[in-house]
Amino acid sequence: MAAEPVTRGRPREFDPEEALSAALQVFWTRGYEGASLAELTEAMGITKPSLYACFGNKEALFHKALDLYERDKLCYMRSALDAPTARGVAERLLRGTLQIQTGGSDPRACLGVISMVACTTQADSIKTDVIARRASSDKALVERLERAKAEGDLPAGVEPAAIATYLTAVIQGMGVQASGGATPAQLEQLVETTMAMWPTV
Amino acid sequence: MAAEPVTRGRPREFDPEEALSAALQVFWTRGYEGASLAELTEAMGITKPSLYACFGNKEALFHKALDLYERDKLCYMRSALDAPTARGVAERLLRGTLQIQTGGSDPRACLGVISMVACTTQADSIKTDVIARRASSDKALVERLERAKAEGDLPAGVEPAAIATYLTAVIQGMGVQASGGATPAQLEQLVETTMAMWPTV
DNA sequence: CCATTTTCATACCGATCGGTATATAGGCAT
DNA sequence: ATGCCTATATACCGATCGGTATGAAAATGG
Repeated sequence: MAAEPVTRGRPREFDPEEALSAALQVFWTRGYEGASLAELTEAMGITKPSLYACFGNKEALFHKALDLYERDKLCYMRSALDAPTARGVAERLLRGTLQIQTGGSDPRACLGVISMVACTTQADSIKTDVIARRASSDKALVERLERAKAEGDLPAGVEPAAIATYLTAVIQGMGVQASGGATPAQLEQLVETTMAMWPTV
Repeated sequence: MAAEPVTRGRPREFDPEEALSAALQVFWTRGYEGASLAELTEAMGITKPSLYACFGNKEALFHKALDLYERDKLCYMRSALDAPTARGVAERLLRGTLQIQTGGSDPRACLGVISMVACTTQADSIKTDVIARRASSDKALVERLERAKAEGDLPAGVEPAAIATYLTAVIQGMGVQASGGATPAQLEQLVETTMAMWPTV
């Protein structure tokens, strides 16, 4: 994070990080295609030319919002992998997801889930990006579970990749239920049930 | 299904059921908001005035498409409840979902999942409808699992409502993964893993 | 044969979409 | 003070959105 090199010309009157954070909220509630430039600029408190000068265009803005989302909201995913046992990893992942989904006003799915399911039209660049990020995080989870299996932390018959896919599916399904109006209590119950299903060594 | 009462005036040149089926395909791949009237009319082989005369408007068309979807694609849900055991119910639900998602060209989520997650803008009528249908199907599943528990078909500590929510989440997560480019083999593996997790009596 | 009724094809409607041209305002360095 | 450079504000762009007005075409009832 180097300081601004020089400030030539009129200084901008908004904080790009604050604006990006506001854009993220809009994308999160509306999805990529559902978020209009009018909504975005109003939430960000800037005009369209400022948005384009600072962020490029709507698509570039979304990619930057995804960066911020991973950095701010999905950081629990990395720290979850530090749990001592596979069971602990699963529980941290589930509880972290629960916290994100129920943190705002009303529960909603992960932004990645929304983008994967919703983006259909010409937004293959968006979808490709989201899928790549998901694949990277899946890879880390699989590696962690492989280590767990080597440490005797998973039953012998359990394939790490398979259980990673399974856990991811439950987490994504939680997001769908959140989008469908599930209450925080229901989502927490889902976490409990999933943990009760987790295989014992 | 009464026959057409009388045919006065110029007869229509298309089959409404075929047109509706084509519209369903478009909605299923594009989502409600992502499907444009241009795409719809082209796929249906009719013009916009014909669409509006026959189906009302885009929203009414979607509701009718949802009816058709439930009738044609989701019928396995009802028959799954006829399985003799709770485990059989779960397996039929999972395999039925797998079949639907991998039946077309490339895997995709259930239309209900797409609609719940994606519809954000003014389409609360759409979302309300989808959520109500989901609630109805959830209710049937819960009742079936309650019966299973009464029959000693579920472990004592398992709450029917909780495991119904859990199973629904896995199924919805399967849809998200299908949207995210999962292969049929991966989806089948997810079914296997979920079944391996299913509690034993 | 004609009037009526309904559908079809075309062209059009206002609103909104993402994106920009233009001109003004506000900071630096000289 | 004067250029110079950049951000701002406003108005505008073509394209597309969902939805319709209009008139011709195709069937029936009389």
